[in-house]
Amino acid sequence: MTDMTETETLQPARQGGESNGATRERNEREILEAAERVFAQYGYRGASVQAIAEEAGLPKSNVLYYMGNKRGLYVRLLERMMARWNALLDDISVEDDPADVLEAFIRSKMQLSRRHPEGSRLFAAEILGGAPFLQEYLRGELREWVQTRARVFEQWEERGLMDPVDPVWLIFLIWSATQHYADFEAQVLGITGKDEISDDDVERITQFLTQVILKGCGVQSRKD
Amino acid sequence: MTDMTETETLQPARQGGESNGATRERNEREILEAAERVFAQYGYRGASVQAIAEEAGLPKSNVLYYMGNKRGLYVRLLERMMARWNALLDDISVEDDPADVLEAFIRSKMQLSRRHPEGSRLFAAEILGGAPFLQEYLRGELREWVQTRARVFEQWEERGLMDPVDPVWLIFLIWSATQHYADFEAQVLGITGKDEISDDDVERITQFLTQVILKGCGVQSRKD
DNA sequence: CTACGAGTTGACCAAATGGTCAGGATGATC
DNA sequence: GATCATCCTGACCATTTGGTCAACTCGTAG
Repeated sequence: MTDMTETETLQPARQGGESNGATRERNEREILEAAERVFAQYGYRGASVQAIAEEAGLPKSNVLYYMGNKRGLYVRLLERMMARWNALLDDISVEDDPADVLEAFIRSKMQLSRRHPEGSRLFAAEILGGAPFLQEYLRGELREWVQTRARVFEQWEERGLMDPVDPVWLIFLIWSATQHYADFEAQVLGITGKDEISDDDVERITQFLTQVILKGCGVQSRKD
Repeated sequence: MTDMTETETLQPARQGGESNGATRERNEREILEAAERVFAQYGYRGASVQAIAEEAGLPKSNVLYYMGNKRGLYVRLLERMMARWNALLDDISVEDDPADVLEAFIRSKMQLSRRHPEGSRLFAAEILGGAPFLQEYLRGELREWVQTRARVFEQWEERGLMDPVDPVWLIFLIWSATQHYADFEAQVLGITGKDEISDDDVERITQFLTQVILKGCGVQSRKD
């Protein structure tokens, strides 16, 4: 009864061996998830390693054993979130259909916030605090990302496929609107009186945003 | 030379008398402003009384003398921000012109974020963290505010003055878009490469948002 | 001069902070 | 059975945290 197979199913964790690095992998995953929640809720300074450890169900020393220090853990989480974001929308081209691209953008951004609400809030908290760890990323990679898309939007404008609007502000509009439902979930729930945002809600919101933004920019589908 | 009139002009603050409560008023103002900055940047947990005191140029003891404790100071700031928000948009009626009302809403919300960026970020940080201090406000006052406006929007829809869109989500759209420029200022600056958002920028953004959102909702002005 | 209310502040406290470290546990390899 | 790499963790540390307090300064009112 008190053999190894039981400790196998009860989380605590095997020491030593376990052949490969399975223990490490599992524990790191557990810690990263816990940390994402805690950092998202309290911000970098407000989060404590102790709180993360408790959330992960491990001693503080163990968290530090795997992650080195608080700063490293935080940066690692930010990088993970940036990677998710980068994998979001492939390159687009002038030849693509504006309506399709914008809808896909809204939809995938919405799903990113939906699938990783804690990561989304973590990101938001970092930027709220002046982005001390993300300056480089914002002024580099992300800026490139935005500008290449903006150039395509401009060409669409020239070809009369959409109204002349500043494409960068359009991207911010989409960003903020989609981000809102993850970051300000507490506000949305409080005001609507719901106790969770359902998949149906997400779909309706996505369609609402798509409808309003496409129409608002006078986007003409190539198919028409 | 080392008489009183000098210490009068050098801020430190008069002790004793000063007749009325002018000292109190001035110091409280100073502390509130400093606290707003610090709380906005680090969140409730992450902000320290010491940091607030340094920002205000006072000893920690003095801050606590005026504000009692950290929690009270924080709540007071939230209440101040809520008051600003409540004073924002008067009651609206079905008889008003939808285009005027929406534009006024966007414009005044934008200016609120512009005039009080720290307060705006403070609010955002509070909600990001799950709104532990604001649950009541969100489920009460603010919910009422939103719902009375939503009802007017619905009546406009019935009268064919705008497209049938969920009015609550429309309000969130406007909220998020305007909030973004204060809360995510670091992101906006990083991506655009500017080093501040000018008054001209604000005006252009306001016009962009008005244009896109009004058109996107098919808002008909009564004047037409 | 005295008394008083308002303001100021360094010293102090228990608790929590991020982080280190030594010592131990465990299974795989030789 | 010895060695090794991995993992685990309680004890510990200097620093910072929010908050208290008593001693002080000062102008004014009696």
